[in-house]
Amino acid sequence: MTKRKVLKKDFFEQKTLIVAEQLIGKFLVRKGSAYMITETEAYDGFHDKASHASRGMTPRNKVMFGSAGVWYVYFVYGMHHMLNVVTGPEEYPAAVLIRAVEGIKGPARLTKKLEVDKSINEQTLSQKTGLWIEDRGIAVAKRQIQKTPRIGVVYAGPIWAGKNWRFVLKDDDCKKK
DNA sequence: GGAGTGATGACA
DNA sequence: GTCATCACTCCA
Repeated sequence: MTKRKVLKKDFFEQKTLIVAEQLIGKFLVRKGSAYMITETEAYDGFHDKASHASRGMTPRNKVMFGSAGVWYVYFVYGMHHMLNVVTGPEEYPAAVLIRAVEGIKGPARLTKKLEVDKSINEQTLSQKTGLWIEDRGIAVAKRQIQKTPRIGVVYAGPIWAGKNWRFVLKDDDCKKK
């Protein structure tokens, strides 16, 4: 039987890029349903122009400056929620955006399906919250993880847009050729 | 390719 | 108070 281990704060306190990569193949659990995470993006540090934190701390992104293992949910484009997990030490703005899970493509569809909204924002990942991440003992080989530039970050400039900070599980893509 | 949508942050 | 921006999805 596979061991099910709920990821705790210490996991998220690792470097953002590590966390983002490690999250691939883990399970996002919501109300008894589990979905394997297949796509993440890292947002790391003050200087990352693609990160909300690059403009300094604001009421919205202050969660990213907080301690790790906390959900950061925010609203964009007037209709979409985004689901992030705060990583790194306190006072350091970093988060991993969960862009997709098995069977659900697209970050906004994900949150819609899982009924994630701002009530989750600033909540700790735990069973109590009703939304957490589990390690179910699935090992994902490094070569199965594809690194690509992040999405929608052109405005951040070539330096930041060029970072391969997006992690995608290969084979997840059942897209037609 | 373009519209829609509303919270957010910058500026006054 | 106003205005521009936005880490997306849908429809054409």
